Amino acid sequence: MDKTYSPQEIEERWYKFWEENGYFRPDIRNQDAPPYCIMIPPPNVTGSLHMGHGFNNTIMDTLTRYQRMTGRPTLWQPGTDHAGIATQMVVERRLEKEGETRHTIGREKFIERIREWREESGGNITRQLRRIGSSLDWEHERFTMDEGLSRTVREVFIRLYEEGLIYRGRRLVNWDPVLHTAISDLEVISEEEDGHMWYIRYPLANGTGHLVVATTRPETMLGDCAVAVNPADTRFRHMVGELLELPLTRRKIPVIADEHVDIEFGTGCIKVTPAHDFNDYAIWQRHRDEVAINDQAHGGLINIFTVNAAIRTNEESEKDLIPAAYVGMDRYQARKQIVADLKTQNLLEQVREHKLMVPRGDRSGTVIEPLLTRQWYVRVSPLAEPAVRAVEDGTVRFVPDGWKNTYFSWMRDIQDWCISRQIWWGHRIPAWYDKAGNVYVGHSEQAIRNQHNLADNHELHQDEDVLDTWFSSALWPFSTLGWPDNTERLKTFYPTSVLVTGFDIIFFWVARMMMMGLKFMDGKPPFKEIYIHGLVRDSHGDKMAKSKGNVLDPIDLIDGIDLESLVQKRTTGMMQPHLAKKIAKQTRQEFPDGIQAFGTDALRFTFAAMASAGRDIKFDMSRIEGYRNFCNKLWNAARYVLMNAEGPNYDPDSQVKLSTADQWITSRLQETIRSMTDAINSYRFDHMAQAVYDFTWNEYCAWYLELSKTILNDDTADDAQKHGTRRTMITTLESVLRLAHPVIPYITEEIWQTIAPTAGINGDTIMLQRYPRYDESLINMKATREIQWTQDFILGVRRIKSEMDIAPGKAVSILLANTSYSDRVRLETARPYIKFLTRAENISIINDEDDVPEAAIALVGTMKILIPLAGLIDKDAELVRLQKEINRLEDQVKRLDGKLANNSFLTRAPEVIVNGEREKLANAKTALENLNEQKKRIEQL
RNA sequence: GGGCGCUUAGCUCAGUUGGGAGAGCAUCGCCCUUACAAGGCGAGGGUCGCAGGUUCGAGCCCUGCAGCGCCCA
Repeated sequence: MDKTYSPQEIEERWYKFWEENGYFRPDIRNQDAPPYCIMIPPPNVTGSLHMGHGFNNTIMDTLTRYQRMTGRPTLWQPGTDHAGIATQMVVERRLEKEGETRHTIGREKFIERIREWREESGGNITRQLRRIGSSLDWEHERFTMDEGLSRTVREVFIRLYEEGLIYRGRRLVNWDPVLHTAISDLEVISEEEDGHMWYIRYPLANGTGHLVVATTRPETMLGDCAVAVNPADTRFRHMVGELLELPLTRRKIPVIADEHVDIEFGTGCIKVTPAHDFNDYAIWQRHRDEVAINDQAHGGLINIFTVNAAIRTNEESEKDLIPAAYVGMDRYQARKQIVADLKTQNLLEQVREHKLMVPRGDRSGTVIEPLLTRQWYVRVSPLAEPAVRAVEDGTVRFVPDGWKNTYFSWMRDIQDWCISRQIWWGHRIPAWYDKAGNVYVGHSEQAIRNQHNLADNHELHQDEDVLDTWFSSALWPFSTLGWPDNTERLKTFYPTSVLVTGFDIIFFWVARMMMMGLKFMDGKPPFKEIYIHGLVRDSHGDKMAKSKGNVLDPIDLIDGIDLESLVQKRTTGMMQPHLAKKIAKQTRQEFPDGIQAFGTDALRFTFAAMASAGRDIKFDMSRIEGYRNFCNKLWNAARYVLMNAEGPNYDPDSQVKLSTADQWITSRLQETIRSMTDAINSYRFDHMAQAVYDFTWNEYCAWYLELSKTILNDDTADDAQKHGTRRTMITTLESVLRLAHPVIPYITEEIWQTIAPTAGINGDTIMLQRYPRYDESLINMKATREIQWTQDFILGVRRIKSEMDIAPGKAVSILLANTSYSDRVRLETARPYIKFLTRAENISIINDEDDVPEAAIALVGTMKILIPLAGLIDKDAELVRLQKEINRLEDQVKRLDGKLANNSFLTRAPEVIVNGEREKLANAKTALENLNEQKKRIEQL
């Protein structure tokens, strides 16, 4: 093995090996073990891997590798999502550079261009998933636009339509005026922004005065159908039923009474624009039967915008419903003009600065307009009900449990889901229309003709729209397994075991998969557990964003990147190029030497270690550095083991004699196995990482391997002892590799391949070895206590040496006083270890301390370790050291004394606790006595 | 406005059914000791956000308050 661990030399080699040998394929030979399955949340087919993916996939791979090693038939299903709007936007941007638009080249050509783009960039994300070690079953990779999945989408659409759960309706939707499509509530991000509140006078038609309405969107007044006041509002109650003259138009609109009007807000009078505001639409629905509303154009539901959110032209029958002066103006231009005109006519009472919630499309960033359109909807409440019940009754479990409340609160007041999108990239809605306005839903035009006996000359045209991407994603847990065919994979792996995802996706995806799974899989949910993890943020807790210049690319952490390339990467392709300078500066400051190549395993270990139950995962470079060091530690431990275990001296079948250290580390290994298994079964990857880190570094390397040197270098030790040490050293390491493999697959495979033959294990890969199992018979408390005693002894000596400024390598003599029988017994087994690790010349038991005039002291229980320092002792230093310890003990004695003097403690606390405290007190008192004695002695020097 | 979460060492975080707080990183000494300087040995550092309550005993349970954050309206 090389002296230094270099991840880049091993990783790609092993991944190839695994994939080529089909190790990712589920092994269904073991019929007794329950199958295990995770569905990847399909990333955007043309996207690239970000830290969130890295984190999420590390967790899934860890689970998958672990379960596979327990012998269960294990499937981690890979695939990608067509990401309708996002992908279409990218391709449209590329077309733009060629001076084209999707409309100039037409639908067919455009789809072709998208497919080309997918060919070009589509392998990117899956390549990156491979880089981070994901053991996905690539042979069955799926894509939401594959024919198989498209068939599932159509099938589901048709069945829901036939059941009346999909319908077409005309209502207000969130309209994106840039992308020209409806989007769902979830794709609208409302944030507070600075704006204005305009106070506008609406004169009474009878000339007796006016009402003032306050609005943040004055341009919408062109579509007003009423002004509403609260019926309880004494200021305006008498005006209900009066007519107002709608400024800038020649229309008259009524004052109506509606209880939902907030008396306190604004002026207490609100303009009602039902075709452009969700709340107003609701008001209109309550009043549309009133004559004064009904008499208005379009029954009061007056649309004023085009799909670009510009003021539309009038239809012939409408005459001048929309004032000609504004026709064709963009919404903001119209706003400016209207405000100016109102001012001119002295109808603008005032303008105030106002903070308001502005809805923006999450893709386009433009302000969303509520717009009246005809769309396809899923009737959600009949689907939501079983989805809620499955979580309530525990069929499906959230981890951590608290997230179910988020799920419930959303599911219980869920709106019908608008599933049609006015874009071209996606599953085309399987609905056809004829000239008579009939709607036919079916698999294809031909199928519909057959089914409905339509003649070939009966003209049909397919709906132009496509389905929301989440519609097909919702079917992912069963579409990927072959539904509607009843395949082996479907039977074996549905319902899947767990969904692993971030909390931001509960509404988008979890809820929808639940509804569709329960609906189409005979009431069986898509997964049994839902593990919700936090979101990866930068070291300050800020969201990683291109515009902030704080994005880390997981691949850069693996391969490393020089500063210039990093700066380049962070400052190109920016939406706001003016930020480039600042970001470049910030990057140079934060990464003066670029980023080192830490390797995949270090990155994965970091993700695992950070996967605590919190919401934010702050990614700090110092963490990954620390875990890279851990990998290096493991690497070097393996080198040491190989150096000592190989060669003619070692024979796995030879007679062995196990030392206390051997028994101890084996016992500790069992406890580690148990901690790790418990941790992963409860989704505590942080605990899992902690357990393997602590065992490997602080017990196996720091103590066991050091202790092993005693025996391996001891000429008087017999072969059986040496064999015992070698075997334990190797088997423990081999177990650690298997324990850690799910988290750090590459380094463990690399070392395992070298070490397995030495350990007498046959196997092609660590991936398919059994995960270590806890063996209670190997727990050895006696050995544990003995080693604990040995460690305390050695630590005591080291402390004296360090604090007395004695070079660690300098030989010392050790005297032991006040020894008990068990101290003397333990010393006999521990003596070689202690001599070796403390560089002790000799260790002798004395009966009379008075013969040791100048010595430093350490305590192991009641036993005193004395190190004579004739002429070397720094009297003051030793006194300071003693006093510190005395103070600490005095505090402890005081506290325990008080506690044990408390009668209610003695009577009410459990006996074990009371006895424990008594013992502590006794120990502290003895120690205190010893130290005080020593202090006196030193003072007399 | 409604709901949820967080507050523990300089930083990032653990802390099991309540029995006087831990880790990693950082800091400070001393060591290139034959697996590892990406290392070894040792040390310092916390009124567990604040105020009450329950309890023999509270970082942990209850109430209130403050600060920060997220979601929904």
